[in-house]
Amino acid sequence: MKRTRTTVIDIARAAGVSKSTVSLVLQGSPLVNEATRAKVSAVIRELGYVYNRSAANLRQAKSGIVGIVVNDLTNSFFAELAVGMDMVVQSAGYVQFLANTGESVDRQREVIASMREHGIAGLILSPARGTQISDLKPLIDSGIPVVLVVRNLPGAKVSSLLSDNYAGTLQAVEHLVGLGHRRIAFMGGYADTAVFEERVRGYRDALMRAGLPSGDDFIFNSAPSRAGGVAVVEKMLLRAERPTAAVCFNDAVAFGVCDGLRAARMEPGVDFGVVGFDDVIEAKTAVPALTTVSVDPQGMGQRAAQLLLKQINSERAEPEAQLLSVRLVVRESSGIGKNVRNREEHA
Amino acid sequence: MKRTRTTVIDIARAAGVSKSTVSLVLQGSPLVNEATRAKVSAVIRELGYVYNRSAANLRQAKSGIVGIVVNDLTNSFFAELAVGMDMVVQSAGYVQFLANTGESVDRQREVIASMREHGIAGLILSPARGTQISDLKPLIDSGIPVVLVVRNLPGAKVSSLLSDNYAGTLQAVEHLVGLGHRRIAFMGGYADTAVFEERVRGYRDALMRAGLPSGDDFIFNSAPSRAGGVAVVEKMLLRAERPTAAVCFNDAVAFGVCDGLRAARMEPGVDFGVVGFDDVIEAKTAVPALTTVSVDPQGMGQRAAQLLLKQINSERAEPEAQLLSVRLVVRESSGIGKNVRNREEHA
DNA sequence: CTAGTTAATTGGAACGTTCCAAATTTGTCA
DNA sequence: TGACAAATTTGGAACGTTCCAATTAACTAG
Repeated sequence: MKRTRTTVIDIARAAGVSKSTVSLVLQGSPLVNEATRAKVSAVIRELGYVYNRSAANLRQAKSGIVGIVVNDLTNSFFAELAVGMDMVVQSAGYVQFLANTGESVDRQREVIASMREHGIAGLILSPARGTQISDLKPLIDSGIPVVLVVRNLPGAKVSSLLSDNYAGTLQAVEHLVGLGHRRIAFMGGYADTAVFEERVRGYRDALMRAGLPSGDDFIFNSAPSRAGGVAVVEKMLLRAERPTAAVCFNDAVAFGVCDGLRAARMEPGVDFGVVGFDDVIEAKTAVPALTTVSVDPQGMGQRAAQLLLKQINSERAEPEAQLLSVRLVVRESSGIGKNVRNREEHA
Repeated sequence: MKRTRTTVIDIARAAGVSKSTVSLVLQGSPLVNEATRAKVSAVIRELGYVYNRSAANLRQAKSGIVGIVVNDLTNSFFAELAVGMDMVVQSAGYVQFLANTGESVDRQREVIASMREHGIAGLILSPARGTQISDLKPLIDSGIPVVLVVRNLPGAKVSSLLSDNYAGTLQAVEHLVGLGHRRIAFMGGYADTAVFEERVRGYRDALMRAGLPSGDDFIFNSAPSRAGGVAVVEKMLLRAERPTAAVCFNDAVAFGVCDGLRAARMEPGVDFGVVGFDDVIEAKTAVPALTTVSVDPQGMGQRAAQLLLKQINSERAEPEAQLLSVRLVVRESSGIGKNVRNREEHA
C-alpha cells in the first residue's frame, strides 16, 4: 500500500513546524508550546504515524527492550514466571524478547547473541542446565545488567533472585515428620543442578534433626516433570522397604506422583503423603489439593523484572542477590484432614 | 567498561580495509576475497564486535523480528503453542517478541502498537476475547503479514490457522455414543467465542445425527480452566437428570472435571466418561489418561510460524486460511478398557 | 523604546549500518 | 605488451531519529 513509511519529517511538513519540534512533542518535552503540541499530535494521529524506535535508539543508546530467556516454557512454573515478568515489563513501557531454550545451552547462546545484536537494555535469565559462567562472560563485560532467576550460577558477578530452596524442603520434611512419617522420600529432579542440591540439603538436614536416617536410599531422581513423577513411583514400589511419604522436587513431579499412586491403586493423601514445591496455579484446585512449598512464581517473575529495571535505570549498579522466602502451604495431599478445605488461607 | 561500542569502522581500521568491505563480510557476500574475509572475521572475533541490527534495519527495511501475541500463557495449550513457534522462528534466524495479553484487549492494543514501533516483520496473534477486526485495521493496512491462530476473527483479511473444532467435537460425541452414552454434556468455555461456537455446533450435530435430543440443557459454561471444570461438575451434580459423560471445551476443563468427580467420590472413566480437547502434553500421562481430541499445539505453533515466515519472505502474499485436521485419541478417561494402555498409539 | 530574559523553535551533525556507482586491482588472451 | 573483462574494494549518501548550539519570538522591567 504505502510506498514509503511516514516519518517525522512528513509530520513536520504537514503541521508547519520543524522536525525537531515534532521530536520534542514525541518525547513529551515541556519545552513545546501547548498549541503547537496539540496541532502536531493531531497530525500524527491523522497520518497514522508510527514511531521508529530503531532509529531512535541508534541515536540515543537506550533501547526499551529487555530479554527474557527461560529454560522450559512448557513447565507451568516457568510459564507463570514469564507471565509475571511480562506484566511489569509491559507496564514499564518496555517490550520483551522472550525465548525458550528447552535446556539447550547452544540455543541459549544463540538467542542471547541475537538479543544483544538487537540491543537489549537488560536480560533476565533462567539458565539452561549445564550453563557455564564463561557463557555469560562477554554479555556481562559489556555492562548490560543481567538478573539470574530460579537457578544460580555460583561465581558469576551478576544479580540473582532465588527462592529459599533449603528452607522450603526443610519445612516440608518437618511437616511430614510432624504427621508421624518416618520413611520420607525425596522424589524427582536431576542431581546436577544447584536447585536440586539445595533442596536435597534441606531434606537431609531436616531428617537429621529429626533423628532419622538420611542416606541416599530414598532419593529418587527423574525428569522434573509429570511423567518423571509417574516413573518414580513405579521405581519406588519395587522397594522392599517403601517410604510412606515424599517431598517432591517440584509440583509437576508431585502431580505425577499422585497419578502414579492412583495407577497403583493408592490414594495420595491417604495411603501416601505427597508434598510439592512451587505452588503452581493448579496446586490449589487439584484433587487432592496439593500441599506444597509456595514460591509464587508469578510474584517471583515480577520481582525479577523489577530488579532488572532498577539496575537498568541506575547506571553503575552493584549486583544484588535476593533470596525469596518461601512458606509451606498445607492442603490435602500430605495426608491430614481430607475435606478440611478451610485449612487453605488464600481463598 | 567500554566507553563506546566497537563499530564496523573500528573493525575496518584494524583490518586495514574499508567499512564497506566489513559490511560485505558481515553479510556473507560472495564478492569478497577469501583472504580478506578471513582477516576481517578474525578481527571481528578479536575485538568482540557485536552487530547492531537497529542500525542495519534502519537502512534496509527488513527487521528480523516477529511478534507473537497470545491470550493466556498460563494455559499450557498456549505455552506449548508458543514453544512450537519459538522453535521455527529461532531456527529461521529471527527473534521474537512474545507477549501475553491475559485476555485484555487493552493490553493487546498496547503490545501490538509497541511491537510495530520496534519494527516487526510479521505478527502471529491469538486474539484476546472481544477483539474487534477494527483493532487490527491499522496493522493490516500497513502491509505487515499477520497470522491469526487458534481463534478466528471472521471478516479480517489475514491468514489464519485454525483447528477443525467442529470435526473434533463431532468425533468425540460419536465416540461416547458408540460407548452407549445417551446423556452427554458439553462442559466449559465461554459462549461468546468463535471456538466455543464451533465446538458446540459439532456437539449438537453429532447428537442430532445420533437421534438424541440436542437442547441446551446439557451445556455448562465456565472459565476454560481447571478451576472452571471443578465448578462445572458441582453444578452438574445438582441436576435431577444427570449426564453420564461429557465432552469438555479443552483439556484444562477436562482435568478439572476429573478432579471434581473425584471430589464427589466418582471415578472418571468408570462412573463418568470424560473427553477433552487439545491433547496437551500431560493428557497422556494423567491418571486416568485423557481421551481427547488431539490438536498438537506444538505442531500448530510450528505451522503458524512457518506460514508467517512464508508470507514475510514472499511480498504481496495473499491471505491464506489453513484448517488443521484433528483426530480423537482414545485413552482411558472416556470409559472403556481401563488398563488397556496399548490403545495409545504414539508411545 | 531598548536591553535583557525567558520561552519556543530550528537547522545540521551524529548514531551504525547498507547500498550504489565508481574506482582499483587482478587476470586473460591475443 | 595492450586491451578488455572479471574480481574486488571503496567512498559517500541514505535510513529516521535525537541532540546540541544557535536563532527567533515573546515578555519584562527600567
